[in-house]
Amino acid sequence: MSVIVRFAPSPTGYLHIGGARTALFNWLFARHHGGRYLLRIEDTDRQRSTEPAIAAILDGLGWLGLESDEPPVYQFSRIEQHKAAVQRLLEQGLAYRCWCTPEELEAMRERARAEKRPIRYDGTWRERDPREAPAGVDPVVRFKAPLDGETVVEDRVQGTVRFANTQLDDMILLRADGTPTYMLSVVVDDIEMGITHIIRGDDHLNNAARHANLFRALGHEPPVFAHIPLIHGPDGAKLSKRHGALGVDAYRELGYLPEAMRNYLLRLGWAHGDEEIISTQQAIAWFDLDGIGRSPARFDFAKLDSVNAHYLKERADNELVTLVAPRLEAAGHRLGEPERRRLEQAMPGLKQRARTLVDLASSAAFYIQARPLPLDAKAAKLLDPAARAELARLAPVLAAVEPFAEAGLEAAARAHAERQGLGFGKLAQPLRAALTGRTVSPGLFEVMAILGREEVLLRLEDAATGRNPAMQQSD
RNA sequence: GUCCCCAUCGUCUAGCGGUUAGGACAUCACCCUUUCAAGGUGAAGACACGGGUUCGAUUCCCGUUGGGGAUGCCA
Repeated sequence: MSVIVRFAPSPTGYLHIGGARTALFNWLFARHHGGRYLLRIEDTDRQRSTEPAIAAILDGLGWLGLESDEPPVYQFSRIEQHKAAVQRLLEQGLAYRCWCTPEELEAMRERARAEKRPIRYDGTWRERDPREAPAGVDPVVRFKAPLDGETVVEDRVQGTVRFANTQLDDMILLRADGTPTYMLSVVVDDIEMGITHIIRGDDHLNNAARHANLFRALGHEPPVFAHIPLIHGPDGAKLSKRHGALGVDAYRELGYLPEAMRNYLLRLGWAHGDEEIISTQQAIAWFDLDGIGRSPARFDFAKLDSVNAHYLKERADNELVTLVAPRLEAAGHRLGEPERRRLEQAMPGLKQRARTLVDLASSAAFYIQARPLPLDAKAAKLLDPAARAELARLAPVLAAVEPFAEAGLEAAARAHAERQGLGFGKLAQPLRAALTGRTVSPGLFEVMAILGREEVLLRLEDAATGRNPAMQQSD
C-alpha cells in the first residue's frame, strides 16, 4: 500500500512553527516512502477562515520547500459529500438530531462544572422523540457514540491509548446552519483522499478516539495515527509571540534560511542517533516514525542561530548576495553591478561570521557604503588625533604596494608598524575603523584588497582629515 | 473537576536492564589571532521524587509531584 499523508491547517491565522514542523514531518514521511504528501485547507469554519491566512500558509510552505504533490483541497468545497455522509449515518441510526440551543448547552456545562461532574453533552436528544422538538430551533446532527466499553487508539508515537467511551460524548457533525464541523469533515475527507497515516499535533490525540469511531461508523478502519508532541516556548509554557509563535514569514524576515529551518525543526522532536546537521536528502533517507520523541520540546533561538550559521556558510556567495540585497536596499544602499561584484568577493569573509541574513547584511554594508563612512561610537573613539596622524603616515606606504593584494599589503603594514615602533595591534584597530567605520570586520587586508587601492586611500584620507560623520544607528 | 499525554545536563536529544550516562547548542577557560567570528583543546553541567519487579534499574510497573493537551454549533 502506498503512503498518502496530508497536512491540514485551518486558515484562521498564519502558519506557525508547530504547523510548519507537522508539515515537514508529513512531507518527509511521504518522501521517505515514495508516497504522496497532500495539503488540505480546513476552512469549514466560515466565520474565521480568511483569504490572507490561506495565502500566508501557502506562502510559508512554499518558502520552506514543502509544496504538496497535488493542488490543495479546500475542505469547504466538499460540503456536499460531508452532508451526504451524515445523511447515511442518520439513515443507519448512527446519528441523530439534537435541538438543544447553544444557551442550553452552556447551562448544561455550567451545571456540570458546579457539580464537579465531567463536562460533556448529556445525550438529551439521543433517545428523545423528535416530535417533541421545539419550534423555531434548527437542530444540529450529533454522532451516536458508543456508551460503554472503550475506544483504543494505537498511536505510533504515544503507544496504545485507551479512552473510556463514557468520556466521549456525542459530537456535533452538522451545525444548526447545516454546515459540517471539523470532526466530520476530517474523517470524510481522510477516507476520500485515501490517507494512510495521520501525523499531526498532540492536541488531537483525544480527538483521535472520536475520529476512530466515526471512521468505523462510516465503514472504514482508521488510518495509522502518529501524534507528535507540541512545541513550547523557552519558558515551557505555550508558544507565545516573541518566543517562536511567529508566522514562518517572521523567520524569513529574521534572516533564517529555509534549509536551516527544516534542519532545526526536524531535530525538534525527532532524532537519528547523535546526528545534528542533517541535509534534506539525508533526512528523507532517515526519517521514520520511530525516531519521533514523546515529550514536548522548547523552541530555542540560540540553537536555530547556530544551525542557520552552518547553512549560511554552505550557501554560494552569489546566492547570498541576492538574499542580502533587498535588506541592504531597504537600508538605503544602492546596489549596482559593481556593488554586487564587490559583495560577492567579500562574501567568503562575511558569511563565516554571520548567524543570520540580518547579521550578514549589517556586516556587509560598509563594503558598499558611500564615503565618507559613518563611524560607530567605538570606531570614532579609536580615531583620536594620534591615530589619525598615524593613518596619514601609513597611507603613502599602502599606496605604493604593488600589486594591491593581501600579502603585499600585510607585509607593508607590518613593516610600517615596526618602523614606527608600534605594536601592529595599535595600528590595526584605527585602520579598521577608518576602512569599515567599525571595530569589528573581516581581516583587514582582505577588506583592503576587496575595496581596492583608490577606495582604501580615500577612506584613509577621510579618517585622517576627520571627515566621517557619526553613525546614526547601529546598523 | 474529568480524561489524555509527557518527565535524562539551562535547551534539543542519544540511551531501548549491567555505560566512566554519549552528542549538539548555550556557558566558562585556554590555544590561534590585526578586531570579531570561525577553528582547536578542555571544563562545568542531567537520569524529578517515592515505592515496587529484578542478582542489578536512567531503562519495566505503580503512585506522587511538576509540565502540557483536551473538555466548542474552533480546528
